[in-house]
This record gives sequence, structure tokens and C-alpha cells, in this order.
Amino acid sequence: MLSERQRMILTAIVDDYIRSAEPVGSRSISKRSDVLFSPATIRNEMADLEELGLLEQPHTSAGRIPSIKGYRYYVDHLIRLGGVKEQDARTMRSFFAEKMMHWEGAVSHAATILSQMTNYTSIVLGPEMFHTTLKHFQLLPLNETSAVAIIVANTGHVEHRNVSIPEGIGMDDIQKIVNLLNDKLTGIPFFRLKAVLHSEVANELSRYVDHCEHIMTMLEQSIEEETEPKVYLSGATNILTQPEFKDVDKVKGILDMLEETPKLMQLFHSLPEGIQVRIGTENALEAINQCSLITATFSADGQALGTIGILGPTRMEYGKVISLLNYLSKDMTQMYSRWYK
Amino acid sequence: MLSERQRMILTAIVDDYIRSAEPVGSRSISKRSDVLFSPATIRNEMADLEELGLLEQPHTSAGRIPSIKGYRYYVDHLIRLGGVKEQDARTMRSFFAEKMMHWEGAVSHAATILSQMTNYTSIVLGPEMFHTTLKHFQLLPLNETSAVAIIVANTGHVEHRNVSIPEGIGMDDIQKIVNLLNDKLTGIPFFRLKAVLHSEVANELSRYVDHCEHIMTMLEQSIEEETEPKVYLSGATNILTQPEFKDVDKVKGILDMLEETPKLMQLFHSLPEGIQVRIGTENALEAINQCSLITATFSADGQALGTIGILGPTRMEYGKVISLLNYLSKDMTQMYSRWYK
DNA sequence: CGTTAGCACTCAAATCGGTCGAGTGCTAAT
DNA sequence: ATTAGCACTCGACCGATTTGAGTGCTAACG
Repeated sequence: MLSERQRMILTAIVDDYIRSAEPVGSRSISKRSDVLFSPATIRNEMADLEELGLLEQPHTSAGRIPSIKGYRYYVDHLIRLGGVKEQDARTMRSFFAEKMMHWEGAVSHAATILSQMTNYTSIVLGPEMFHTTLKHFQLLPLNETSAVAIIVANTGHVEHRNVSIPEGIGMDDIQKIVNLLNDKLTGIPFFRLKAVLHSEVANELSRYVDHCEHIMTMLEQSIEEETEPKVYLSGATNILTQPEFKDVDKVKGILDMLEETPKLMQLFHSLPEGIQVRIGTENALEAINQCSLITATFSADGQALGTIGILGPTRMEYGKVISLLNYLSKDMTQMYSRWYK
Repeated sequence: MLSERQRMILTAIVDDYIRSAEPVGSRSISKRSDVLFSPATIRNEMADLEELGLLEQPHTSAGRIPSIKGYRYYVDHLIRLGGVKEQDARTMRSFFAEKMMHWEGAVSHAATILSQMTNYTSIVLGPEMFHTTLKHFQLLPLNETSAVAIIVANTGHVEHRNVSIPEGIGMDDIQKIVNLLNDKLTGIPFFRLKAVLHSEVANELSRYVDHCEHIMTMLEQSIEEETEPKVYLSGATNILTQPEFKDVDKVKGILDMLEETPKLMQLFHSLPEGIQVRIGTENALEAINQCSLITATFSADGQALGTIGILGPTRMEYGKVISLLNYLSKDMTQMYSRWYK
């Protein structure tokens, strides 16, 4: 257990380092108006904090910087969440006012304003269709051999993909099939579509037309892989403004990782609900072992929809970012909940 | 007009510099097996070439590097286009075999393989709907006040957007409207849709239902801004591997520019057909004044569809990239032409 | 006994002078 | 016209020195 003074000194060091990106010395802390001890006293405490693993020294004659463990303690016990800046709050409010209608765009726009407000990189995992249901299914023939399958969700989200039409299927058959599917599948959650397709539709279908198994394959193609959420990225280059990343080689790995959508998906998929803070090596991916990732989930009526996240250096403005994500995720939850009804 | 020897020396310097990224001296050129002159002779020629503005000297005691003008001369007169490497050709062939069906994905995948083959950044401006025609229009009500408009092009390309339904319009009205629109608008090129909507549909519409002007507004909303092509980007971080961009500040501007889709659109929109090479300051955007951009358009039956491009340092492997873009753009044109019929 | 002043010590970063060598331009010989 | 020779230039590199911020330890102080 840390003493009150140790906590205060640790806080001061983390705050200072977050601001300046330079090792913090005992002198500069003792000069703060809220600190009444001499540099020597601070030094003693700093030595203790280092022994506890909360601080580190880049080299003997430098000041201290927080260790991963130090940041962790700071985030868990010391942080005081200042509210959201009035200007940021206004930005977000106008965002919701404006984007109520076009929400496909809303998610990517959320990423944009997040990165602008924080000057870090923002990553948003789009509204999953996982818990949404099918509203309408359509199959539009383009020519004799191929067609576009269009899938509309109850949320207004639309997906489409090209499929090839099995031989021996006529236009009238297709209409029958589409009608049958809309009849049987409307209202079914996406993640159950494939199962229901087999259990309910297959039998019925065989009565109408031949080539049943080919059609089934086509229909499966139409709906599979559509449940994948999308990843939106913004401000990827903000990392370049951070002094600890002025070396190109360090940055390369991070930016490469950000270009790989599947990696990001994987990273975000294993996250629990609520606000999560992953500091440095706490992250699963080695590429961002020098970064911190803060994430918040949003949902509608208790159903998880997606995740918004901020990626920055370990020396991140934790307080500000956590407040912001908290605010935005709650508002997004509210917005989507309203849409659901 | 340059002498044969000057042309040979310029070629040698550009080739060497492209390979090594270091100023080329007279000695290293004279050592090449295909050069039979002494360093002193080469030096004299180099001085002349510098006077003509084709070469530059970073400082007095360094070798020469090509100037913008030098690269330009090289690209216009000296370059010899080696064919495409067998491995690259195979990559592209398998790409076409595999991606014939899903071509929404095809364009982004083309960007990916381009950046992988070249180790530069690839930018692809997706198949424009500008010259494509409407295949089918659909309006799916979500609730009483909003609906999803779905637009299918003859290419199989699908766009959708949310619209709000004017008051006093019932389900049956909507069906009538959709039928009318499909009747009148099918086969019309996208860029004429709005005009035809006013000239052909407006009158007819007023006979069916009231609130005609509100509906017109809604329909306009449904189809406008859908003609925008999409930008696909791949290998943005490849620029970081270039020695001339090991300084973060230089790279920041470029990567920032790449994140701004509208800027890229604008950049690509003003490009003429065929293969274009823009070297350094020849580029309109200041952010890429240290880069070269090579672009090639692809089309179908003479109608421009999109542009594929490679962005790299001015010290780019022009020969290789031009061959590659030429090959790929022709194949894409072929592929899309086959699709058209 | 906790706190603090004083001091010797450490070490990265900046500064400086010197050397090295790749490359040039010019001149004179071939 | 070509080339060998040579003096010259200038960035890159190297090592030595200085500087200064910051520490740890000890002894003095209230």
C-alpha cells in the first residue's frame, strides 16, 4: 500500500511525463505549487517507488518515467476523470444531431471526430449485424448466369454480393424462391440465418423446383460472411506527432498493423464490455507493445453492437480519453437504442 | 539534343541512383562493363548535363543525382520497358481467375497485389458508376417515416442510402412509384438520372399521387451522390522503407494526404486516359512534391471506369511500374469489357 | 526521526577539432 | 577528343572534452 505522499508523487510524475514526454526529475516536482517537500525527500520516495516497480530510470543520471505497472496503478487508483471539455461535448452533440439518419456513415464519422478530439488514432468496430434481424431479401438477376443478392437488416443496414445462378433456373423460379425466403426468414437474427435456411427452407424448396442442392449452395453464399462487422480507422498518422515515435522503424510496425483489418478485428473481438484500458505489453499484439489501447463498447437494448477505441502511446492522456470514450459510447448506445424501436 | 554518349551516361546515372539511393560518381559509372570512357570524360559530360538542368549536385564534393527534368527525360526518351516478371504475371493471372465473380472486392484486391509487387503505395479509384446504367431501383420501407433506397447498376454494383418518407404516402403508393421508376429509368446512365427524373417522371408522377414535390425531393436524395467512385489504398506504409523518407516529418504530410479520400479523388479525377507519369513537382499537390505518381486508366468498351496508380519516391523504378500498370490496366479493361456484355 | 542541505558522482548529449575519402574541376600531356 | 594527374572541397566519421541535469549518500538540523 502506498502512502499518501507516494501517491501524490506518482501522480505528479505520470502527469508531468504525459505532458512533456521527458523523464521527470525530483527538482521539477518539488517546484510545483502543491508540493511542499524538498528535492531530496522526493528522491527518497522515488527510489522507493522504483523498488516497487512503479517507476523506471532510462539511465543513471536521468529523471524517472512511469513503468507499465506505474501507469496501471495510475489508471486504477490515481486518475481523476475531468469531465469532457465543453467544446468536445458540443462537437459530439452536433454529430448526433446531424447523423441520426445516415448511420452507416455515423460510425466512420465517429472515428473521425474521435481522432480529431484526441490527436490519437481511433479505431471503431462497426455495428455488428450479429444481433440484428433480416428485414428483406432480394435476388436481382444481372444476366443468365449471375445475380446480385441484397440483404436488408432491420437496422437499415444493407449488404450485397454477387452470386452465380445454377443452370436450369428460370426467372419465375427465382421469384418463387425469393418469396419463400422472405416468408420464412424475415425477422430471423443473422447469426441464425444459416441454420434456419437448412431446417425450414430446404424441405419446402424441394417441392417447388429441382436442383435444390445447387440453389441451397447459392443461398448460403448469399448470406454467409455478411455478419462481419467493419473496421473504421481515423488519424492513423497522428502517432507520427508523438516524440517517442519519431523513429520510422518503430512506427512502421504499428502502421502496418493498422492496415491489416483482420488483425484489428481479432484484437477487438476478444474485448469485454465497458471501458477497457490495455497498457503497453498488456496488449496481445506485439506491434503495439509501446502503445496503450483504450476501448469502450456500445450497444442497443443490452445487445452489443460494436466497440470504439483509441490507440496512442503509453504516455497517453488517460483521463481525457477515458472520459471521452465513456461519453461517446453512452451516447451511441442511446442513439442506437432509439433506432431499434 | 543530347549526344548518344550523354544519353547513355544519363541512363546509367538514373538507373544507378534508383538502385542505390546515393549520388552517383564518375568513377562508378566508368567501371560499368558497358562504358568505355575514363572518369574524367564522364565528369565533363556530367558537367554539361548539369548545365542542361538534367542533373544536380547535393554538394560540391558529391556525385550527381537526377533532377526532376532528368527523370522526365529518362521517362520520355531513355526508358526501356522490360516486360513483366514471370512471377508477377502469374500473380495477376491468378488474380483474374479468382476474382472474376466478386468484383467489388476485385478493385481493392488489385490495389493490394499492386502494392505487394512494387513495394510502393498503390491507389485505385474504383469503377465509376458515371458511365454505367441503372439496372434496378428498389425502395424498402423500414417503418412509417424512413426507408432504404437500393440502386443496382448494370455492372452489378450496388449502392444504398437511407431516406425519409414524406407524410401521407402509403405502401401502395410506394409500390406504384417504384414500378414507375423502374419503367422509366432502367437503362439510363447514372449521370443522366437526375435530368430524366425531372423530364420524364415528374409529370407522370403527378397523375398518380399527391405531394408530388416531396416525393421528387426524396427520389433526388436517393440517387444523388451515388455516382462517386471509391478510393482503395494499399501499402501506404511502404513509403517508410524508402531511405529518403526515413525522416518522420517528411512522411507525415504524405500519409496525411493519403488518409484524405476527397483529396485523392480530386487528384485522380483530373487525369487523362492512358498511362501518366507525374514526377515530383509536376504533381498538383504539394504534399507529394517529393514523390512520383504513375497512373493508368481502365475502361470497358471505351467507357472510362477507373484509374490505378502507384505512388513512390521520385527515385522510383519507372520501367517496372509502367510495365506493370500497363499490363494490369489492359487486363482489367478486358475483364470489365467481358462483364459488360 | 523525518527532512533537508551539501556534495561527489554518473552519464547522455552537445561541442569541437581533426582525419578520411569520395568526388570534383582544371590543366597539361597524349 | 581523351585522359592522367593533381589540388581542392566538403560531408561523414571519430574521439576527446565539456556541459548539465539528475542521482545517491551522508551528515546536519529541527
